[in-house]
Amino acid sequence: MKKNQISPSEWEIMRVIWTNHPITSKEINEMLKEKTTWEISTTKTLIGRLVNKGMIDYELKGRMYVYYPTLSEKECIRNKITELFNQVCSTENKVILKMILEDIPLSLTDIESVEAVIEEKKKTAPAEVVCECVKGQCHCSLNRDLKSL
Amino acid sequence: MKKNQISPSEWEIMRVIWTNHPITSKEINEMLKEKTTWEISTTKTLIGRLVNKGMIDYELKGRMYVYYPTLSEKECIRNKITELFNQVCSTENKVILKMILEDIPLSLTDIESVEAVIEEKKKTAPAEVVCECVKGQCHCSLNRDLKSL
DNA sequence: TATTTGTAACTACATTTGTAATCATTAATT
DNA sequence: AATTAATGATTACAAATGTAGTTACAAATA
Repeated sequence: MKKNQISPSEWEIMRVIWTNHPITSKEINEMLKEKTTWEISTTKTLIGRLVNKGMIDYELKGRMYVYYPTLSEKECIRNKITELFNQVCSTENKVILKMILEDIPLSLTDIESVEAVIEEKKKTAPAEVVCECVKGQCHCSLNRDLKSL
Repeated sequence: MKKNQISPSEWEIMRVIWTNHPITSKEINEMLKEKTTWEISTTKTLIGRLVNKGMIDYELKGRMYVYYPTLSEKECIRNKITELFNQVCSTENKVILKMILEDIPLSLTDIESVEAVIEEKKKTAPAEVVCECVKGQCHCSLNRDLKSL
């Protein structure tokens, strides 16, 4: 049933590791003091689970471990994005995207750099995005089914 | 510890309900046959949990219940989006957005409608998006901390 | 009326997650 | 060398999730 997912609490640890590796468990716990009330043992449990999941690794430095990530933050974010879009009919991609654009703050420079990517994407854009949903999980799958009769 | 979240399995049910409400548990299970191997009792458990969480409601139709959603798919997707972006430093918003643009299929028409939204967003875009991360969870929080010395 | 059947409610149980205490080992200190 | 301190490993336990069986009840039917 497992698919190497990072839980929300684990994600907090990951962020600290991505930003500060190599780093010890104590230091991780220290940094998170501002955001959580975790005991050091909690932090260690989370670290242990991340090691088990292969998300981080460690090496001995002096008498203690320093941890570092095995996957970049970008890769992990990419997984989250995929996951999100997999949960919605792909004909709705644009809806999600617009929602993001509405909700998420972006600076003018950000927007301009995004525009460049869009301009590029236009070049290879298909005329239509096809829905691949199972029948009954989106309206176009229902319509598709009707049409095929 | 609960915050009215929809689990992945529950989400499958939600999609069917959003698309086909009002709908009975049996019909839901039927539609999901194509995607899962769930027994009807599994479907019912999931439905029960969604009722408990207030995500769906039901009414008696004849001798059985028909279910309908209490929150729209859009609202729920919006929550997922918020959740995603909350897990990353807001100065990285553009990175995520670009990644989405790279990974997610969009038709030419989609892109054009997205462009319109972007154009609109430009008008009110701030010069800079500020990071609000806790120290140690992103690089700009580290820098910010140094500068404040 | 007794029986079968369809449906919701309740119960069950393994796994994952959140949270933490305790144990064991090794290094530092007295 | 004995004691103390630091750190990782092990164990613990409640809540959430995935998955499903059993029970209770109402409706249809024999």
